[in-house]
Amino acid sequence: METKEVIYTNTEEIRKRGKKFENKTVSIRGWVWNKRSSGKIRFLIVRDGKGFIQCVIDNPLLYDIFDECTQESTCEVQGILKEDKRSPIGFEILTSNIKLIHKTINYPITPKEHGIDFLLDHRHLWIRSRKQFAILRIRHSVKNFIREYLNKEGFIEFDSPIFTPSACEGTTTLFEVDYFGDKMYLSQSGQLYQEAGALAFEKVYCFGPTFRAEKSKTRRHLIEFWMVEPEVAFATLDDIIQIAENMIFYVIQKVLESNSYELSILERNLDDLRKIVPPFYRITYTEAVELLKSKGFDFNFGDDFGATEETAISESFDKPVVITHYPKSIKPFYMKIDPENPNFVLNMDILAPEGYGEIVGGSQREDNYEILLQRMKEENIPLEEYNWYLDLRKYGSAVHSGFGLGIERFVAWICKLDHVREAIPFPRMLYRYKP
RNA sequence: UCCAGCGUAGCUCAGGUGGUAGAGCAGGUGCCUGUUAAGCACCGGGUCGCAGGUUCGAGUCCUGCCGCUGGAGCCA
Repeated sequence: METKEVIYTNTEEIRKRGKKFENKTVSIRGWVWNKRSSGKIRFLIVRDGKGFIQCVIDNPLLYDIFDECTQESTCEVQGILKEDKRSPIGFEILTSNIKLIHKTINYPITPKEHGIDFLLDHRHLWIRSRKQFAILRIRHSVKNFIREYLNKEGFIEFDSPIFTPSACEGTTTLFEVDYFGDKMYLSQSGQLYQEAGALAFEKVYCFGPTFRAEKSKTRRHLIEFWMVEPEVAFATLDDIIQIAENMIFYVIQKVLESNSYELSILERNLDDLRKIVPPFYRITYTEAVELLKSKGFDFNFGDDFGATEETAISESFDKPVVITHYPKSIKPFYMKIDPENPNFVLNMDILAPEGYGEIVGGSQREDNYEILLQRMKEENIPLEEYNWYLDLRKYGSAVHSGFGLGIERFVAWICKLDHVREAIPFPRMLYRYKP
């Protein structure tokens, strides 16, 4: 139908390099996001998976097809790309032709307010909306830049298994799976296997889903969530803190660079993100307890921090804060005892600012066979399941450290979301797992 | 699991002290040449979560159940 040259493109290309298509005929394929009209001039807002663009229709020959283009109908639009200051992306399409590919009737999610119950039931469609589009594209970037950073630093991706014969951390509950008649569990951490990897490849990480069968029901918890877990041979607690700080810094810089469109959709305050420059604040558990007491908290030395305490601590800082040297009694067996005070361990938690809580947990690992064996006995760990783990201290043991970073909490913080459920395509929560 | 709140049109909600239901949006029909969740007029749309109870009469009061949301504990 069109005889002149048509440039087949998409809104990401137009947003980034639209100048070179200006006043030329372009074609995009996508779905009707919304439409408006004002008499003889009509507006079709099309999303193509890469972004959103407004298509202007002033040709009466196109009115009928415009009327057919209901919300979320699939369509192809051709027209001349025009620069326009009124457009959020700087360009719009002066439409010359519309092809309706599939007509949608009664799309459930209207461009008005909806409750969270309704939206979660329609998650498969909700992901098409602007805010979810922005969040999930940033999630992709975050995962991509984490890998990019670690790979550049000489790590290899070394996958931990999802099926595990026993718990990595004794305290939390596990999902039990029937494994051809044997009992197996879904992994709640890949760390122990990463320790084996670190002594084989020096710098390794795993990146995958983890599962916690805890009846948590808060804005910070998912039953299935993603975690990146780097583990490094010859690294001390200090070394691993620096790796975590630099990784977080790198990812935020890269997201600021490459996701400004998505951050603007989310109306994220960029200055708050630009402030996140290493080194972060660093305090010990003991200092954190003093801070809480100075804020009027009635806190028992030796207890773990709860959600309110974490929030109170992180609100005292405008950058993430690293809390180190927790009491041995509230931390798992594999953490190395502080040689300067055996009541504490060489661990660290990183709390994000703006009340987002713990996004990183890590430690230097116990590398001495006798001490590790002793601690496992104290905590009634079934030794026969962990012979392979103890072997790591028998054959070529080395100082080593690692940490885990929760992807959804990190994404929720970067996007300033009020719940982690929007930071993953299909959240798995207590009593809610459809679609 | 515990504590708190909510359940009324496709969606978001309003319905003082009990008297057989209402708005906005969405859908439909018109009007408007620069709209940004556009606007204006008109039209259709209901097992008031479910089951009992009190009452002449229950969306409203009582009891039980179901569902959802937020928070706590645990954690990333």
